Amino acid sequence: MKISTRGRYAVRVMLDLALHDTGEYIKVKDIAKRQAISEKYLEQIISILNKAGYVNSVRGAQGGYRLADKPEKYTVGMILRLTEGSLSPVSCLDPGSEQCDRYDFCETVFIWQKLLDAINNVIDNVTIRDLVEKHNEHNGSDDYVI
Amino acid sequence: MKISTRGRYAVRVMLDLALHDTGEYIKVKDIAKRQAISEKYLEQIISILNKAGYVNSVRGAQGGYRLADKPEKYTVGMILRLTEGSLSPVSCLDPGSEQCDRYDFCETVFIWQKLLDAINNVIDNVTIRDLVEKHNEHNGSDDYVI
DNA sequence: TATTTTCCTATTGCTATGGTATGAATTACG
DNA sequence: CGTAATTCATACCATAGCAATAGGAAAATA
Repeated sequence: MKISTRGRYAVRVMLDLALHDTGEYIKVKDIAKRQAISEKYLEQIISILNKAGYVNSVRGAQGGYRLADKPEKYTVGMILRLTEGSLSPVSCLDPGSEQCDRYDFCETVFIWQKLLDAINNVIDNVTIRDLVEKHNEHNGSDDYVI
Repeated sequence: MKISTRGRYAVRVMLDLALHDTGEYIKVKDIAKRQAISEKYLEQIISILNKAGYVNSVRGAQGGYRLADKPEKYTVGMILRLTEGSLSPVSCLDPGSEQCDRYDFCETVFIWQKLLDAINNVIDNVTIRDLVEKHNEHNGSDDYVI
């Protein structure tokens, strides 16, 4: 029941981009350094965000990435579902999955459904903006260093 | 974020034992047939339940397993934690894990904490007895066949 | 043209999952 | 007492996903 680094890193990338939004494009190299994540691995992750249109990119020198929309538009749920796939605890609740043979008399599926609802309820109600604010509570809003 | 078959099968085993509790010991072979699970794999799973004292066993001919206590004593959470390990979505929230370097200024850990709380809240509030009742709603309470 | 950066794809080592397989120990029953 | 039935213990194995690493092509800037 672990969320993979892919999903967690993706959230951190989005937050990093939000925190450093000066209008200019931000390099993977800088994000990687700040977040202490392998540069090459981050490339792959941000590429997923890019293809989904969550970030915009510019190639070449002075290129980089920035958020495509405002931080409040992105929920943690969106980002995790994009990078991790469905967050349902059993595959029979995955969207587009075929029903299992036992579905009709399965006594346990309601547990997994409640679990999924509870999970979604948490992650769909936290936005990148919330994370930015959380960050600013702990630090002065301007002196972001790390 | 999937729960493995190990955990799900364990829940089903406990439910199966509850549904067929006649005071006699129930063979793995019978459970496996009813639940359509590999006999040998089921042996391994029930052995975990046995070592934890959730079921009692008798070896030899006419031996088998039965619940050690009443169905309402066993929550789905207990069973999943036993068979799956911690259900926390990130390892830094696992009991006994050492704090990660970023813990102090981690803006995301509160999400994972809320997620864990939500998950626990679901699985700790469903008992095997609830599953039995769920079953009896759908079927007559006596005519359990499958 | 040289440098910087994104973009693309292949490869790799590791671990967990979901089993199978084999056989030993124990018990009931005829 | 012997045999069949059953749990118990352990070893093995195939597959898939994770978490990178690696190498280079394409594009933009200066």
